[in-house]
Amino acid sequence: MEVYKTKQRELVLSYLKDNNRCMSADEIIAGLRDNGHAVSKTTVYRCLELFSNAGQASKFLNSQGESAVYRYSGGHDSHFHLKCTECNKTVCADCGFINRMQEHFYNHHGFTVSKTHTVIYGLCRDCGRSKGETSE
Amino acid sequence: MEVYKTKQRELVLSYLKDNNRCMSADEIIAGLRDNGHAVSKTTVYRCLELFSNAGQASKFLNSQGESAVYRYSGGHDSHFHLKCTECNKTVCADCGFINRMQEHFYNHHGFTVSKTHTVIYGLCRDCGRSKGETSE
DNA sequence: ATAATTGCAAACACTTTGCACCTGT
DNA sequence: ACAGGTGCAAAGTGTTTGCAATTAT
Repeated sequence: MEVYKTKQRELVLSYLKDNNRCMSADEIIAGLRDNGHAVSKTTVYRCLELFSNAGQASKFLNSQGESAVYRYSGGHDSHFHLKCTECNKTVCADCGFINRMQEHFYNHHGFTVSKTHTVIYGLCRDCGRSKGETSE
Repeated sequence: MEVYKTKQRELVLSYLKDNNRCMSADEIIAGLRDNGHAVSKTTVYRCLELFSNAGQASKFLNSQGESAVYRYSGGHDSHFHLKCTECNKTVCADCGFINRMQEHFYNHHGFTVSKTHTVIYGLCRDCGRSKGETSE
């Protein structure tokens, strides 16, 4: 099976590249439509699956079981996502602690942490002030 | 609104308590049915929502977007879940590194990590040997 | 030419909701 | 008695699949 280069695939990939943030399939479809490029739902899902397998995009799921979101990664991503379960904001953590985490989990648990698939849930600075972790 | 104590709620909660692991709604329904206690799908979902909000159970989602899984937490849980994206096995990490993580994210990012909601994705020992993190 | 891709509509799996009936207090 | 809970069937999500038409090589 060969991978053809098609108009749709280029559209989806460059849309992901141009909007370097997490987007749901629907957002991508709507965004492309707004730019005058109608790409079918089916095709967008198939592209995202393709890119995800090829390492060009990462797929994330979030805590409430909403739709999956995708983000351009170009094959190399180097930060974690911190997602607030209260206000749903997502923060990127770019600091070196991630490498310490990877080292720890690899050395003590034989586990290779995926930087792009892991999302740390909790409360952000603002929401953390008002709530404890009581009902977490 | 008052929360009534019903037979169904007790059944679901004690089933969660007795099987202290992650279970999907379907597993719970089937398990109860096998024990001779038919509780409707609707009710099980409503119970899980209720317990989750009350801090008696935690809801987890997994990397492939499959169904949500629930686990008894009794209001206090103290470990992370490491999930292998290759073989789908889930490992619990009970070690103290988690507290170091919490400290780090709190001190450097103002972020209060939820132990019960966070799942770390990656490759387990066995799967990590054969694959790199290439397509992650 | 022909293998792969597209897009529609229909199927899917999981979860939620409307509503009449039942149960706990 | 009556607020609240249950369960069925039906509706809703987000995502995937069968298939005929289309496109890339």
